[in-house]
Amino acid sequence: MSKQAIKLSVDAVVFGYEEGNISVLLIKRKFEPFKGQWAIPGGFVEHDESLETAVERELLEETGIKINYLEQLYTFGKPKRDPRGRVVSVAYFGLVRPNTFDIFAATDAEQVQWFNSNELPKLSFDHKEILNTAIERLQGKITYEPLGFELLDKKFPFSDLEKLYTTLLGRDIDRRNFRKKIIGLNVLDELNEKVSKGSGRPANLFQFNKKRYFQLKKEGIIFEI
Amino acid sequence: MSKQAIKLSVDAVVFGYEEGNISVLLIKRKFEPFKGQWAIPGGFVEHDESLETAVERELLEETGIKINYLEQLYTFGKPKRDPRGRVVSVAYFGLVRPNTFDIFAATDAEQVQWFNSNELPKLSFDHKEILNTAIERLQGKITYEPLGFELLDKKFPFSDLEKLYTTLLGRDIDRRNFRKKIIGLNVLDELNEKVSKGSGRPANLFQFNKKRYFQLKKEGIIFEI
DNA sequence: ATATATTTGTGTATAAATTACACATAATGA
DNA sequence: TCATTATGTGTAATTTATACACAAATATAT
Repeated sequence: MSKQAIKLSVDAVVFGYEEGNISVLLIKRKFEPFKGQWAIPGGFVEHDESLETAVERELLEETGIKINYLEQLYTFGKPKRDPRGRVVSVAYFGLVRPNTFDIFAATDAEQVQWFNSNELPKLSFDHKEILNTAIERLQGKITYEPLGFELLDKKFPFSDLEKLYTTLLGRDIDRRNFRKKIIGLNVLDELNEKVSKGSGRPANLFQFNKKRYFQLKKEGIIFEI
Repeated sequence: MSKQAIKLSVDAVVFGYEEGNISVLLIKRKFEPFKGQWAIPGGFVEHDESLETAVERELLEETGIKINYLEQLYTFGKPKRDPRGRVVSVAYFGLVRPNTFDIFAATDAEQVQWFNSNELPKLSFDHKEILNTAIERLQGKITYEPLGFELLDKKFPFSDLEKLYTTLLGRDIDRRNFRKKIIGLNVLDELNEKVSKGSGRPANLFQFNKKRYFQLKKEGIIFEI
């Protein structure tokens, strides 16, 4: 064979959320190409592992993060996207809960850091395009799949959910109508626990009931905001 | 290198439509594995071609079809999906207009044929799964993207569109309300041409105005049925 | 040529969903 | 105890979706 084979990699755009900010997990590359530049975590797929396994392995190896939700995003395969040769990358997008924040750098990563999604550094390869695709997907999907809960703590006050949606959708929402709608979807359990952060009336905690959600979905009842 | 490299292929689920029937383009495999069995068209990606080019090339080579609409579907990468070794396949889904029906068999195809989507034969590899994914995507997307027009002739009577949606959505729709809605979307040009097929009042022809659609989309006006 | 069958084309009234909007409650802190 | 801050709740107005029937234009059969 005269030509080198096509290589297959996986990359993951990992979103976090805290205090009204969407953040993205990036690594600083330790090696060429793009040494010292920021990139989304990822790496080559090994011969006998599934794509999902590869993503999870790379994320763990490079950043120490435990992903909460993972879905395939898109496969990027332009011939010149990697200067090392032909590399096709299957991109994933993932969501993590806020207090999974015990990240560390390892293997090809010199540094790992959360970046506010509107203060992103220059990225390596075509990672900017991958990231944009992921943001679009997240914003699009949040209205018809209950992804938001994957970004919040298991138990959360309603205002957290509200703020999250305000952030993700990039526009104000009516507090009363939003609550009415979400409660009407019947996928939240209201707990008998209150939490109070700072001044103001303490808030009741809620919990997403995934089981009920899947039940309703099976019955053809759709989640939509 | 002791292990063989991962190979990359593309496959395409191509949908056609005629007379109230969704059809899928399949080839009968000429070689092992799965020799003599039906499969969706596809093949290995060459070193310097983009994924889209690879799909279009394979489709042309194997079936002679000219695709009208093509989008990436999903990448299938389970380690054991191909008995020849590790093959990861980027699947696409395509739509063709009815009178592009000059198909022929070539290269690895012994035969090419349109199958009614609810009378499909047993398929090779994990192609059943790929096909199901494509059908889901088509049905899901048809309501919020104007894909339907890609399956009709450029000029079509309104009833064609209506029948197409009835078929794709798998349920009856109210003729008057449907027409009201579609006309209200402002993406159809009504032509001064009539067509009459068989008995009944002749129908006016319509044409999808792609330019206007993109204009409206840019203005944030969404297509939804 | 006349009647019958077939398909296209159109409006209105009702129901359902979405939106707009304001004040009481429970806590903190000065 | 008074001011401040965040939570929690209902109703009316508007918009959108649904249900529904008959006239117009042609082909076909008698």
